[in-house]
Amino acid sequence: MDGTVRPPRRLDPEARREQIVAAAVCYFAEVGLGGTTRDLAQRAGVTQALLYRYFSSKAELVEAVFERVFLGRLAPHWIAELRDRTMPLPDRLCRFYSQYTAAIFTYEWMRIFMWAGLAGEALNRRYLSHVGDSLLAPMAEEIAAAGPYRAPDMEEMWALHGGIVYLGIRRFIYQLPTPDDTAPVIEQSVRRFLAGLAPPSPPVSGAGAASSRAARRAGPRSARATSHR
Amino acid sequence: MDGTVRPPRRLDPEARREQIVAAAVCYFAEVGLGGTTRDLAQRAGVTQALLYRYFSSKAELVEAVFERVFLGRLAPHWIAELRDRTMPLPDRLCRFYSQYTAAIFTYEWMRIFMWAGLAGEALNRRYLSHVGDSLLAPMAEEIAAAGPYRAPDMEEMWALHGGIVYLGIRRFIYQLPTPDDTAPVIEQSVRRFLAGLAPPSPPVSGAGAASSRAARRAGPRSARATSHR
DNA sequence: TTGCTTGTTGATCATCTGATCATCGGAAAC
DNA sequence: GTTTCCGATGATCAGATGATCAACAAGCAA
Repeated sequence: MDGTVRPPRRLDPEARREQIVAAAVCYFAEVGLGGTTRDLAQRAGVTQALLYRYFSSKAELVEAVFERVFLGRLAPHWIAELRDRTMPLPDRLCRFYSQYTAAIFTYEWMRIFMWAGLAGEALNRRYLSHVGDSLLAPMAEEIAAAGPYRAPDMEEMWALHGGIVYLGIRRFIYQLPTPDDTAPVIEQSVRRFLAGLAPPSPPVSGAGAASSRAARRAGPRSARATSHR
Repeated sequence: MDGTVRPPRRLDPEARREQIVAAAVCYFAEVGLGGTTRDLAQRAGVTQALLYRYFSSKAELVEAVFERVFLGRLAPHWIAELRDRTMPLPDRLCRFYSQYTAAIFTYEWMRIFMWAGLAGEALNRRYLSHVGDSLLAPMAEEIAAAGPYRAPDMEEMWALHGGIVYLGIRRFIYQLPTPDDTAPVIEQSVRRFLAGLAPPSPPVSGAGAASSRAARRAGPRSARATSHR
């Protein structure tokens, strides 16, 4: 009925701490950061009092959960690989999003990130600012530099990103059925996005640069942005 | 310091109930469904005991909040308008997403929907199934019927949808700066999506149907889908 | 004014929750 | 075997939380 086997008492402190953090990641991902220390302790197979031998407060335990889940998930070499122009641009973007989604499309990452976001944790804003500045902005530059595509603004990059991340939201937040293999869906999103940035099929001639679509778009990245509430 | 003016005691029951629900929508959107009845009562400018004259339990109050926030937000005539082929397809899709986002891009809708989703409410799954079946599927049919576009599968429709909804998530869940006017961003997303479905600029000739891109895509909508956890 | 109806309140209950502490007992050191 | 160390536990505390209830008082009718 329980699932978690009661381990031998008197464990090595490091192993015990590890056991608690692992259980906490799983538990808080499921019920949210408002989960109780008692339920968590039961899942971890320890007494509630023992939690306070390893963490001085619940907040500190949550902090350890954040570190475990979020720290080191983004590999720094992704940015370099994104800029490696010896590889075709579409392949670079596909490779990146393949790696990126492999890193964050987990029950624990997705849900704890969303719980934390709703709770107003600054962590989320820092993380997403980093995504925008260090990942999406370089991607936009590479797209503009690569070739028949027009330069996307940041909102367009966020639309690409959101379309992909939303798959994880459907799966792990709303727990809806999603394709087992996300790779083809994601690759298709990237390629469709690029195709949407390519100049349209010309009516007759096919020489000059993109010219006809000057009307739309209020200006590259001039739209004012404000915080809401 | 308070903001909410203490109303005259002995209010009309309907008005009082209305006052409580309105405060509850605002309060639960901010702190989540785990918020306390005492804090809510304080915000509503009533005593905690009074809540239980109008709602037999906290769960019933939450139910009233759900009804208030979600009921009747989706206008049924949107589907008909989506299928009205006297209007150009891109305009129809833009109009739809303009109406749709006007309805759901609010602090209360976005956040309560997300809190409920994380809490595992069946409401979210029902709602999103409806979105898929009654909105995205017809949209896909219209796209396929309309014109130079290839037929998108449902995952592609969810990618379009996610890219747009993610703007609301950034704004209301993560509270990040977003463009004040979402209309041009959304319209651009729709048009870029359609452009990405259009046949690529042909090398020389331009007559035949789409033929070259047969390789990709494992099959229209055959990819197996499973629930996760 | 008197009296009734009923919206409203402060007090209170049982339970839950984060946190503390004296005590217990397994394992290594001697 | 005995001692010592320290990981682990059960009991417990103070405050929070959902829910209840007797009592109060505003509005209305007679």
